[in-house]
Amino acid sequence: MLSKKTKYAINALVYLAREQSKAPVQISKIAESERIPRKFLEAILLDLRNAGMLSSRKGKTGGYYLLKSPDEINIAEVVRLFEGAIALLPCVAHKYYERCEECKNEEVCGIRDVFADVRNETVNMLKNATLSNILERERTLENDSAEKS
Amino acid sequence: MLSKKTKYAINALVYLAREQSKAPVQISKIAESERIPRKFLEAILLDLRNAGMLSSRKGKTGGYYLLKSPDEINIAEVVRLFEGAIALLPCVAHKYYERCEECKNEEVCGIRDVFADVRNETVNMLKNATLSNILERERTLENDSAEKS
DNA sequence: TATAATTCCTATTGGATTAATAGGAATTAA
DNA sequence: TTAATTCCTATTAATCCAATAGGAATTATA
Repeated sequence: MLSKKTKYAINALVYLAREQSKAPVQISKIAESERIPRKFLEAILLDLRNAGMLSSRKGKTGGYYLLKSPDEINIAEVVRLFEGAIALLPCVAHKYYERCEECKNEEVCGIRDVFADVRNETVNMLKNATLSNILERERTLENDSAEKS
Repeated sequence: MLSKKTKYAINALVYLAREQSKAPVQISKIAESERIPRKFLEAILLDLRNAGMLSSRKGKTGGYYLLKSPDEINIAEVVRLFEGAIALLPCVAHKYYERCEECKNEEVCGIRDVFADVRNETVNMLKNATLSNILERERTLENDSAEKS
């Protein structure tokens, strides 16, 4: 399961992508709209800023805005930032690789082989899930549900 | 990431599948071979037994053995038993479904749509990963590494 | 029947992580 | 100068993780 922090981060990013405004959006506006505890969101946005996805303006009329374009920010990056590895086992992670201490021979481990496949597939899907892609999905879902009624 | 408990459980199950012996295997033998803390493994095997994957014999010459056949036990079951949902968001879990409290409209959520795809693909792969399949993968990996040298 | 070896069961523990909250410093527009 | 904002550090309560402790119950066998 993703932590709330990660979920909140994704929601905040999608919100900013949806806004499309050049003007910075205030933390409290995002917090209210996305139902995220204000102070918690503050810390999350700071992390996203330090990671180069967002930028901010301080002081009165300050706030946050996307630094990269919505098709350059993907969910894989965001998950890695807050959760660490995407892989389910450390021995199949790329960026956060670590040997399993209890493992006898990594090269011929069938368990590792399974979770390597899972990792590759997941990373692929999450890399394709850019903010633009998510907005597109939303539009499709909205059309589908409109048709149905 | 999977917890150590889940990893240990999978290792113990694969070990028992590899053994193929009808006679029960003692906890301490599995613990030693798979490098799992003995007492911790005890609790894990109990859980696997209560879940119907293993059975045990008590007393002297007691131990654990597979109750189901190795192609009837898959990793999806094991992960669900120890981790709960396989899904990365509660709102796309099947067995452990829960609404995301902060979500405004689940039906048209693009984020949910992404993680539903990830869940489906992961569950598929983990269901296909039976103990038999894992042993088969091991054999393939061993052949590959033998050829190379 | 006594004994040794095993599983079964409950409780406890230290440490890490999660999800927040608190308070105030720094910055900036008006 | 003031009001509104972001920035930054510290703290907290609750939960979960990984493991350990101790002994009861069970069973083969000498």
